[in-house]
Amino acid sequence: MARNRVKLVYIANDAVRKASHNKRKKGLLKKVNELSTLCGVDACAVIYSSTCNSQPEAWPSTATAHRMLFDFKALPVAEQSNRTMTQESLIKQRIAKAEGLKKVHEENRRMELTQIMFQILNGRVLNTVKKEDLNDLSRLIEQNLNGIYIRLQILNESYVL
Amino acid sequence: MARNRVKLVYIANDAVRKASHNKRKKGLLKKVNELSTLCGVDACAVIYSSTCNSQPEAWPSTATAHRMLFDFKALPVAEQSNRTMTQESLIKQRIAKAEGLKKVHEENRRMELTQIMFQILNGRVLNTVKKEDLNDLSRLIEQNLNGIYIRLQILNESYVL
DNA sequence: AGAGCTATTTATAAAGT
DNA sequence: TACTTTATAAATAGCTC
Repeated sequence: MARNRVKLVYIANDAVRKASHNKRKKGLLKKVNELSTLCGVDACAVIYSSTCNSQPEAWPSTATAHRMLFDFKALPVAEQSNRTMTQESLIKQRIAKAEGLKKVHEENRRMELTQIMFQILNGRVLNTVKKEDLNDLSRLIEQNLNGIYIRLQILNESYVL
Repeated sequence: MARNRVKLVYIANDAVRKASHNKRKKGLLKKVNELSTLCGVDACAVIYSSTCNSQPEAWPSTATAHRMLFDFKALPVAEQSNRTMTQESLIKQRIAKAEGLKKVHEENRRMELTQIMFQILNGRVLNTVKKEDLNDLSRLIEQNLNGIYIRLQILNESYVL
């Protein structure tokens, strides 16, 4: 934004890219804080540095992150939230049908599955994995994503057959 | 921003707050994508809904997640684990040290964590997820990789403090 | 409640220092 | 290379429907 319109592609020039990175990081964090404050919701953003170590460069605030963690821990157990979600799903679905829309239904399903996913990939992790392993584990999940995908495919196959 | 300058305080009016929430959420996600694309860094944002359940409302982009699959640059290895090692691990480590290599240790650790990861991502999935959801779930894991990662980071943070 | 529409504010690319 | 300035692009508050 400014002086020139900018194409949404990787900035090749190192100096320019870094400058843009700094400016935009600052702007983004400001936005996160604004949204959080104005609307009373928890929000955070993490940006990995292009240079240095790829530890998160920025948080909205430590306090927010911790609050998010607390909320997260306090999530109801699987059965409970699944039931709640299902009820909500049904309502949303009904609305969607009434309005002749498929969008809501799809979004709803995405949310459902997302919830399941996070129950698996966070809640379970918390109880299962030692703290020293979390960092490396997260990295590993990324690196082995293809493997995960394939295994899920295999599981799926086995069900089908 | 606009028409009137807005004070950075919680918006009391429900309708106004929700409208602002939607607009700003959209804007924020766009910014995350822009930063990510322009500067070639991994970035994500998580926003908790003010209404519904406290599941994250927003993600980084699918594109970001996909990029992480490819040009992901390795994180520096976290601090040395002070976890008590198995005897085999210790032996292997000693050998590695004697040879002046860290490779064996790292490989060993990677295998350990991989095993843990698959235990979580298979066993739990198998018991928890309905068969018809597996396909979509696996796709979702890809799409929301950043979300998973940030949460693991948050969990990690909490341990540190 | 949500979908457009400006008038404004805000963010920022490029240039200057 | 980093900070400051400034012209311009983008985001969005308050409307209207």
